[in-house]
Amino acid sequence: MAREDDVMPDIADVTMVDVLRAVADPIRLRIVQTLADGQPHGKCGTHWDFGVHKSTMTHHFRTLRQAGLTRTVVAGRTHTIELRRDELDARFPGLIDALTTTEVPMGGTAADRA
Amino acid sequence: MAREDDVMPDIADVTMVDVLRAVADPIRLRIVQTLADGQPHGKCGTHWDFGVHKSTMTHHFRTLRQAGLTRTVVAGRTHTIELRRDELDARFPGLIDALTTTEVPMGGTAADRA
DNA sequence: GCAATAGTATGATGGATGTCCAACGGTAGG
DNA sequence: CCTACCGTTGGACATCCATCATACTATTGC
Repeated sequence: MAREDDVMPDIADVTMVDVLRAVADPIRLRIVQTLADGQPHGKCGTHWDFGVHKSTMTHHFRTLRQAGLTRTVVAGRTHTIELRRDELDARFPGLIDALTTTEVPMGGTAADRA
Repeated sequence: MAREDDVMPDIADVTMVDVLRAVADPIRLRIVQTLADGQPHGKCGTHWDFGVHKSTMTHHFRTLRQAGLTRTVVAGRTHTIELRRDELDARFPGLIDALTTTEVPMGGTAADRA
């Protein structure tokens, strides 16, 4: 039976602000960048070591799913999460690419280069 | 004399999360999308009619500037704002393009198409 | 100088948000 | 069945944030 947790919005109802608010968080952006490999990833605490509480991760996963970014697949005791890549690319062309392109480090602050 | 207000961060110190947090707001996203025409726009209340208070617009403009997205040029009594396009494109390739690509309307909600 | 205009500064406020903690609910294995 | 594991739920809490209203500064023009 489909639990309340597994529902996700239709991609057409997702606005750009919804997506941006979802990824405007260090942890959630990292999750999306990791999910960009196309593979499903578990929600297990071993995979995502951000130093936050277990329930905090649940909160972030729910935020991503409600924003239309991810899909959750329940397989017994373990849950896997994956990016809704095709739908997102069709709705917001180039956005996921831009978000998951690894940011240029540039080493240090501007003061260091002055 | 350079007022405190005119300072903006070095582009290298701007993180992706900074940018995303800045545009994760309906009004500020609209501002960025409008600024994407490359032209400088005034901060005057006539140009931006979002139905919010004058000081609220000041808050949004400051947020965008502090996030490294915009540059403010003071010309006497009027201030003009413009997108730091080249720097942003170099630091976050494709991001501004993706943000300013007009979102597909798709008319109505998912329920309407069912 | 004085009034009008453009924009900022400051303070208050209600709502959203990230975090933790404790308790709960399925699932797998003995 | 009972325990361990994976993940969620609900509450509590502190912080951030968007907004407004008022007061203030700076510039232009009479």
